[in-house]
Amino acid sequence: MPQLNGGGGDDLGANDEMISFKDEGEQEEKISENVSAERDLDDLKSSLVNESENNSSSSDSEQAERRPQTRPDLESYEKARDYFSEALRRQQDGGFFKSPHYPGYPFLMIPDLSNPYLSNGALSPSARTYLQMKWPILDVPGSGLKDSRSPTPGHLSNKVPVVQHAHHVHPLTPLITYSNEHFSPGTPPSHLSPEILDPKTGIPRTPHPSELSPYYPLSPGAVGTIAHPLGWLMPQQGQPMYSIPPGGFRHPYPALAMNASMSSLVSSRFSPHMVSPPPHGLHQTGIPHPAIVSSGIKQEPHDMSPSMHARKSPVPSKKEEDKRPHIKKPLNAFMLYMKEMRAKVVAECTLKESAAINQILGRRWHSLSREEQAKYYELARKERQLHSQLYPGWSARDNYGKRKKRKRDNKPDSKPEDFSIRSKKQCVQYLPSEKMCDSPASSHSSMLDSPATPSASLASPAAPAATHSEQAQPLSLTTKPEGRMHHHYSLAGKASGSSSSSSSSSSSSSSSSSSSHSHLSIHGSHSTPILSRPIPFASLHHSMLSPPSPYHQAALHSHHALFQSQPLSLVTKHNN
DNA sequence: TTACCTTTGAAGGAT
DNA sequence: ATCCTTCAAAGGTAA
Repeated sequence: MPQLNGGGGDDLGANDEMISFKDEGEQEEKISENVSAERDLDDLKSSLVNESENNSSSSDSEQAERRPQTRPDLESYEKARDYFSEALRRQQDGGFFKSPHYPGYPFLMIPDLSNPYLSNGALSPSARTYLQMKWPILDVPGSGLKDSRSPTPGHLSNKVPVVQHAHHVHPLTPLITYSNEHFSPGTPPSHLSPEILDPKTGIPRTPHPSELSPYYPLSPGAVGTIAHPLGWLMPQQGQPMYSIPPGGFRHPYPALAMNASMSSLVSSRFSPHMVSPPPHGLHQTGIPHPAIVSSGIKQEPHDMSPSMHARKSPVPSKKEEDKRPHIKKPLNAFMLYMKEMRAKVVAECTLKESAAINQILGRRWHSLSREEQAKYYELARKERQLHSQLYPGWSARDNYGKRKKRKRDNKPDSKPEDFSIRSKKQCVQYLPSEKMCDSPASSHSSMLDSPATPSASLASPAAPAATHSEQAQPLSLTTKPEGRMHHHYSLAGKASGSSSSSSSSSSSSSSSSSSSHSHLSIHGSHSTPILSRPIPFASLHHSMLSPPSPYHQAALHSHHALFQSQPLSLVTKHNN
């Protein structure tokens, strides 16, 4: 199991590193949030970004939120999210969320209505939010560490029935946008009424269909606003955390697979009886049990786990296959972060292009403090755990090829010179504007990460120093020896040791040689990604070589605005 | 209509 | 052990 031992944020990585990281970048970041920044942004955008963005002189993020474009459901979602974001921040500060009970890992993921892992769930897109609650279980034994740090009451232990539903009202609870009324503090919504709770355990019993959480929506239409049995997973609106495939889960969830922790997690919400395999794998209520994985899930029969096998539907017709639910990969820390922050970023800047937004988010991610990132890493870990529990036989590989062809991986190879294609990729990121500084910093995060290997993360003591230096010198970083830098157009260092030639490599060699990804960035590998950021310099060159793509431009501007309060001279560079 | 773009991280196959 | 590739989200954009 992943280390939870690392426990909370502290453990996750060297703080030092992160901190250093913050020095420059963070400040900027925060600034980004300032109105002034927004203004800058607006200005910039106005020039580049087209009108659609209606800057509306929006110095106010609020206004931005109100943008017509915002989907109704999103609005509420965003608000909630914003609120959460703030809450997060506060928590980080140590204030707000200091939950007496469960300081350790407070956030719960509140996904959208539909199951996030199932692509079919078609609800409005959405977002997840995190609630601070006791984390029931998924915690690995190690997780206890964190808890241990805090005065964790016995009831908080994994053994405890986690779920407290309505009663256990989290301060944030109200914020959750479930649908509006769920979780009103103190007074549970009708659907959450005591009746729902299991008399014996006090745990929520299987809710009535109407009560069911969107999490496990049977069908999109059904989804609605239902309180989710798994409060912690409660989605806001839109996609459920674990949506049920159109076909419904055919197989009862492999309860067997659940470990104690898991069981506590799920069972608490889904008591055994709940799990009992109803006909068709649907829940008694008629709703498929979340845990139940449809046969379709397993892309490849042979891959199926034993349990799955046993239950596998007799005839997987082609048709079924088509229908078979696509189980999505669990979101990683960054993805979780993105989900949470995207709205905010979008609100701050009028940009809507995801590519641009993502760049900003990427930067912000790096500027996060270790603790902040740690939270997400942990969440991601939990998600992975949960995912694995829910879909024991699932393999990331199962999804390969589902996304259609992954871009032009090959194209570049064929034509290295083809700037048109590559241009997009390359440039942006490293706009000088960002002050490269932060760029290198990214490395911090890398250290942090590897949730999987906390120890490693912590470890990397070596890294810290390096990181700092790296910050100072953006490029130098590349060479971090230890890190295996992996992939995507890694410009720099790399084995080839062409660190120096980052620019050149990027333009030509790297692209062709390397694989698919177009990022110019250098990624650290899993556990010890040292350089997660793209190399700035390289980008510079590139940018010169080819005009920035729309994405880039947008990103540039946005970045500029968001990350630099001051209009740096750099800008010029972008232009190049 | 579909794939691309962009980000970081995770996973798993390939070397 | 390391490298490489793909996918996860998201939504405007381009083909």
